[in-house]
Amino acid sequence: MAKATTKPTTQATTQATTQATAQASTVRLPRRSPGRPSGGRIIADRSQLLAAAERAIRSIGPDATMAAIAAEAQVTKPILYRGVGDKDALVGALAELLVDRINTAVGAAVVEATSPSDGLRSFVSAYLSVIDDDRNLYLFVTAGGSSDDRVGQALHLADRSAHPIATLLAAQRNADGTDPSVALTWAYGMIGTLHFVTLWWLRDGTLDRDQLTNHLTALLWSGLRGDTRPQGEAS
Amino acid sequence: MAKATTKPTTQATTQATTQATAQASTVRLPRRSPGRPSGGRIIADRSQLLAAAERAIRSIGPDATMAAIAAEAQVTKPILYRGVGDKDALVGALAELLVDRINTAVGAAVVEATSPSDGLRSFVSAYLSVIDDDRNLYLFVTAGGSSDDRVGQALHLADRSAHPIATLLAAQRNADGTDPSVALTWAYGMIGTLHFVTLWWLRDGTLDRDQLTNHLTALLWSGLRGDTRPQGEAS
DNA sequence: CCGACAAATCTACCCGTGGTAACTTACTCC
DNA sequence: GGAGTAAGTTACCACGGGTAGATTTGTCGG
Repeated sequence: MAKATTKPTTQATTQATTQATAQASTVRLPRRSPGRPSGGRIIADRSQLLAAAERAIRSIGPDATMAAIAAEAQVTKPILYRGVGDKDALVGALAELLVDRINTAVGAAVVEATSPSDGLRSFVSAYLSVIDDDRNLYLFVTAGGSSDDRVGQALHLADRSAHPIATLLAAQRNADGTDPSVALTWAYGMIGTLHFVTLWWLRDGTLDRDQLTNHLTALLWSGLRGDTRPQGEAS
Repeated sequence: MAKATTKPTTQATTQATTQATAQASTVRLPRRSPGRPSGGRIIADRSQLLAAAERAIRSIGPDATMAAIAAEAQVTKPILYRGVGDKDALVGALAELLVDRINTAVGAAVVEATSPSDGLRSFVSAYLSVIDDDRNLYLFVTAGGSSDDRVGQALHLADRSAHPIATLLAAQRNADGTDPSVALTWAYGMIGTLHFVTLWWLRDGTLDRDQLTNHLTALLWSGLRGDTRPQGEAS
């Protein structure tokens, strides 16, 4: 099957699988018989399903199937599909969750920075830290799409973080008197940089995280303080 | 099915589908009967298969299936699988092809540049031009993987272009006396920038190509002439 | 108190896709 | 002429996303 899978790096927060024997298709639940359940509706709100999805992905890897996720949630597939939409919707929801997590970490790290460049370094460091802990989730979100809308899949995470970044960037450039129209493009560019470098690092991991942080910080730093237009014309 | 598909932008070089009625699974070939063919081996060398794959992808879209590609090549699936390996190998081969194409275009554009920054602009412009023409192929290569090795899939193109770029970059930084150890990281970063911005542009296409070229050139320009280490420490 | 309808769930299935085993035919060499 | 081999095609498998239909329980009117 997969290849990356577990490899317990730091493994924060949510502990691994409850138990659930997530054997994909051959679901082995308490085997409730079909039909309307005895005690009211089943207890599966969206948040629980998402948490279960995260648990499953964390333990199985980015190739976790919908069936496996349902099993981890102690629920059958139709319930899962009723709770979150299809797989794309699930990816979207998890992307949201991951972006929130990154934002939190990044925000916390940045406020206690002493200088702008130090702030950027904290940003990068916090970002890498979250990804390193949630690597399977990260891979699921960035490459887990089911088939069509290939473009949208790859951009799920990016879309959710590009606009805030672009806003910041535009504000800063407005203040500097430099052309702010590049903001959105540059935001996607920055995210692309982080994403690709991170992927490469997750796979080949030749640098340690400190080195990587330094390199990335240097690159983004010099990129961000871009001195307006290099050659001659504007947008 | 897909969503992006054709949209004939400029459509260079290879003309569209021969005809082939590429109906995916229900193959409708001249219906050669099974068994060893009458006149020697079948004529399907790797390069022809790759060309057929490109044709199929170009006309069907990035969701072209192996069966459809085989049909376009006037060949049955096992022949296709014998010629190229599995789908990952096909993606790899096409990635190589696309990288060559980009390199050619980029090289041609860059030599007639008058200044470094103009060279960079030519680089970006040529890159975008190739992608714009071969968008389906590009999407197939960057997101067409079959399932496992999600990381490798996304990096297929990147791996094939990062090292050359890194070499150039390291040489230049050595000449400048700036730290060359960042080269590989920065190379992946640049590619990530190009990739993500391109994806975003292919999907949302709000800027015209000239604007996008300007923005990207400005970003890469300021990023590349990075003044070594911004804060204090080295790698 | 009973029967019909509605609600909620699970099972079993469908479909498409990557990949291959098994069957079929033609050639070749003794 | 027949056994063995080379070359291809068909039919199939496995598996993952997604859903229709069977199945049971609760509810409400008569």
